[in-house]
Amino acid sequence: MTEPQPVRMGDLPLGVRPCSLAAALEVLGERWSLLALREIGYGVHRFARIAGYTGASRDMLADRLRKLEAAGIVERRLYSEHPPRHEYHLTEAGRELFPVMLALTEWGDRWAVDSPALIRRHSCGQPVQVDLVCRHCGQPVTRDTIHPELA
Amino acid sequence: MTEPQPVRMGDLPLGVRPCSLAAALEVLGERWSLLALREIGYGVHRFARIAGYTGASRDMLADRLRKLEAAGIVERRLYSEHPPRHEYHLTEAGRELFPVMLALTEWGDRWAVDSPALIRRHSCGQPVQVDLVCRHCGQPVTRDTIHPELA
DNA sequence: GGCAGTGAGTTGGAAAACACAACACACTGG
DNA sequence: CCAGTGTGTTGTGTTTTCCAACTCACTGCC
Repeated sequence: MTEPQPVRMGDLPLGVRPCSLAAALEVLGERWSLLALREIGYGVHRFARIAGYTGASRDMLADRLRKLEAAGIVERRLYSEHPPRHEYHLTEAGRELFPVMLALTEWGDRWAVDSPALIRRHSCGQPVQVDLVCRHCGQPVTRDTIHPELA
Repeated sequence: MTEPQPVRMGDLPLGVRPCSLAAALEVLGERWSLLALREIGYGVHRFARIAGYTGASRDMLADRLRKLEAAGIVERRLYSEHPPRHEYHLTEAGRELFPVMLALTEWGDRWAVDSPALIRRHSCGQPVQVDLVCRHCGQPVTRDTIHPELA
């Protein structure tokens, strides 16, 4: 039995890391994927409208939606046979992207645009600023308070 | 004076949305960018090692690091003149990507890999599971408790 | 029935991004 | 002098991406 040890990532031997971030980007990292998911999350379920709001071309969007469906992130619901027509909805995996989207959007608000076009107001009435806390102890989670271990 | 009104995003007219998520992806959405930032965040500051851990080819990595520097997300620090050699470090904008990385990694742990290769342990001793709470009221932030408003 | 309009893609060709190997260059150590 | 290292750049194909045009199966209207 080896006690799990904290690891300094930079000390590991070179080589592509087995990494959940890389795995996530494999599915989500292509252009348009996250924008399409943003729209579906906003309640825009039809192909042409998703294309319209994201700016993606039809072929790109069709490709991304196929991949997202194959990855279990969106599901297609048939709303017309002849011709077959689908609505796109988030699965649980898709809904759980909410923290990712929110984090990216908040970062973009702060660092990638002059002034945000949209404000997200929390039900408490204030504009949302998110804090990350540990589910177990309730204390803040920061770069300094988490320590990677090899599984 | 118009009172700001909650918006249903799907009701807005078609057209590419001015959106901080899209703006963030403009900078971060290219392949390798986030993986390079992951490495720099892990304390890997030299070109060849970043390439080795991410799997990016040298030319791609050189391109991404240039763009990330131009976007103010990483800074180069000269550690040798003749020949000029740089270390890559995160700026504040880069460090603030931590919630993004963490959210993506947690999502990947759960939905994109069979079993995570790495565990992140919080200083409380438990594996980290992050909750999102509102900085103002301390209550959870979820899809249902935030409401977009046009600025 | 005829004919325009719509929604959801598919196809084809130009343009851009990417991967890989080779090269350049300024060192360092033997 | 020669091999090796670190950090890129260049050159050459291959793969993606983009955009416009097309198809197909309807729906509405007159």
